[in-house]
Amino acid sequence: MDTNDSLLLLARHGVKPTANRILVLKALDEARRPLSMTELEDEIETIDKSGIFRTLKAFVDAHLVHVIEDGGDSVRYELCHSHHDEVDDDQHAHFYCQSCHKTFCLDDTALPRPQVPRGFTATSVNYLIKGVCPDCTGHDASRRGS
Amino acid sequence: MDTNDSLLLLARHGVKPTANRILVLKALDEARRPLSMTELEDEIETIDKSGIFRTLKAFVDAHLVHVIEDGGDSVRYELCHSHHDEVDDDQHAHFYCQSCHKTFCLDDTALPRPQVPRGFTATSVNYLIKGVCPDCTGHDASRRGS
DNA sequence: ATTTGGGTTGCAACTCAGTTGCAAAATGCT
DNA sequence: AGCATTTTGCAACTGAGTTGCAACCCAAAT
Repeated sequence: MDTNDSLLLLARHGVKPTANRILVLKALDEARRPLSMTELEDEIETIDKSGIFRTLKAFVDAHLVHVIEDGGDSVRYELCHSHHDEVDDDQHAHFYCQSCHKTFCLDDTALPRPQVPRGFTATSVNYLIKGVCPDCTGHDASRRGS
Repeated sequence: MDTNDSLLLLARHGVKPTANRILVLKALDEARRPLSMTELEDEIETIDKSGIFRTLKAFVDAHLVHVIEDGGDSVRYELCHSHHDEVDDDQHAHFYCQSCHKTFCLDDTALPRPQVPRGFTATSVNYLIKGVCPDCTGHDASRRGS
């Protein structure tokens, strides 16, 4: 995503494009996996954590990023790939690697339709699988770029 | 669960029965839903939070309680109803009410078997449905014991 | 019954992510 | 340029979770 794409995306969601916001947006895009606030802080050393905090909040409000909860640590933020600008419709499963503590998007794993008992109303689903990712599993078992 | 049951359960899991532990165990049992550390603190005012913390840790180590992550707030602890004393095998879905912020166990909602891409190894699943519970939905719509 | 030792407890202090107030800087509008 | 609004960095605060430590409790040994 180049700067122009960023500007466009921000505009489409009604977020004023500032230097900080473009940086955060690019970081999220380039990571290609959900990042925690702390990970973003490490990634973008030039922005104070309060700035990252407020930027993420603005993004979430504008439906530009999703909040996902992987296990334990903290929540993570990922670029919303929804086609609608107002609704988050690309819910998908996530995989949390207990070894390297990264969180992956499993776009191919269909999200089971929530089945709740009578009386309950479901509005969203969180489907998180924990385990070990290929990189951490396979250092010698399966030969894939280390 | 009376005191005797508590003593037995603790013994079965190799946890020394102390006054605090029996209190925490009973609180968890009586709540019949997963409680957070803070909720337990409120519930059992006679125990310092460090005591509750350490008690919960002991319980988790002994596979006496599960740790579950509902949205946002904090992790919750629920009595493990596994039939084995060493393995946690009663994973089930949970429902988080966004109105009253309680978490319910959906014992009847079958947990979908995790399907992960090649290379990933799944060890556990977290299936959390968010929405509104009957008590918060139905105050006038559906007549069920208020 | 007293001593001894290991586990348990309460307190206070600490950590650390997340959050907020505020004044300075940047931005946009006229 | 002048003014209003927004954004930013800093520093301080918050609150859950965690830990060190000394006091305590209970069981086994004397």
